[in-house]
Formats: sequence, C-alpha cells, structure tokens
Amino acid sequence: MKVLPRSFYERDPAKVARELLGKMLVRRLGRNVLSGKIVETEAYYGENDPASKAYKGRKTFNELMFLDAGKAFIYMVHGNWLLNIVAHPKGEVGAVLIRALEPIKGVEIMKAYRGVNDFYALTSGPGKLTRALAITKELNGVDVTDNKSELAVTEGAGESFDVCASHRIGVRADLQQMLRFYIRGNIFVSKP
DNA sequence: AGGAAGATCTACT
DNA sequence: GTAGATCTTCCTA
Repeated sequence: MKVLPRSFYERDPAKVARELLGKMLVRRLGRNVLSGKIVETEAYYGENDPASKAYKGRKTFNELMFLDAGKAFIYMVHGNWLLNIVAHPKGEVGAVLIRALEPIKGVEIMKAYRGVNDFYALTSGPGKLTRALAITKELNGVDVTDNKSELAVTEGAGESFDVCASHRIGVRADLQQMLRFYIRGNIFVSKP
C-alpha cells in the first residue's frame, strides 16, 4: 500500500484530519506488521487554540508541531501515550490527533500488548491504540511518509463512508469550530 | 515539590 | 450512566 506524501500533511489541520479517515496506520515491529484503519481524528492548531500543546508557544517538548509536517508527535497524558501527526501549511503550526482505529492486521499481537481479549476495546480510544501498537515516546519524530518507518500512514482500501463532525473530546477550552471527525457508524469510534 | 494533561478502568448507584 | 482513583511525564514555582 502506498504511503501518503508529505504534501498531504502540508495543509489545514482540519482538512488533513478529515481526510485521514479511512487511511491505514501501519506499525512495523521487527518481522511483525500491525495495521489499523483510522476511524476518528481531531485537529489542533497553534497559538490561537487553547487546547493545543503549542498554545503557550514553542518549547522543546512541542517543537515538532512547529517543524515539518508528516512526522509523529507523541506525548503523555494521564498515563497514556497519545499519537499525533504534525499537519499544517508551511510556516504554520498544527497537528492531528489519532483518536481511534479499526484493527486490521496483527489482532492477536495487539491483544497481547493491551492485555485484554475484547476485540472492540483494542483500539477504540487514543490511549488504547497506542498501547495496542506499542507506540511510545521512542517513536516521537518518526517520519510517517517513509514506507520503511516503524510507523507510517498509507492509502486506505478506498471504500466509501459518511463523515461526522463534532466538538473535540475532553479538552478544557474548545474552539467554536467542530474539529473532531469520525466515520459514521463505525464501532471503534470512542464516542458516537 | 506540586499540579496539570487530548484518558481509562472499575465500581457503584 | 456517572464518579472516583489512578495513570506518568513535563511544566512552573
């Protein structure tokens, strides 16, 4: 499956978030390959977005949001690693949070990493999917536009689906805009 | 040192 | 369905 080019991420974060739905997240772990379909995302901006990690300006830990699009940006919240992909037009700031996946390949391995048997609980949340795919700070900054990366995003199967939008989840201060997107009716979406 | 953070799990009414 | 404990880093004092 073809990876998405960097130009895909060099656009408005909300647009990238919307279009990442249905794409594949591929995790390479030695000889194992895990993959899942992206079914839920959220867009974050920079200085104008109070919920954004970049709100208070550039720091070492959020530097990636200011740099090249198409890199993984990973941080810890409440004991969970959350996966973002840096996305913004050149010279701007932003990222897309991956909130939920539909497991495709390596389900048994995901179950082992998660320590649960319930198929529907494997990747139905931002903290759950990182554990299922063994995503940690070590992958911070990896290039998801490189097919050889330990983490990459590729084209999806191309089936059609309806997209829903809503306000972001769990944030202190949300913006007026609806910046959360998900596939309607998909059972792995964290909250319908 | 202390507290906040895009969450998750469990145990109840 | 809600409420609370607990999760682990990084920021600010």
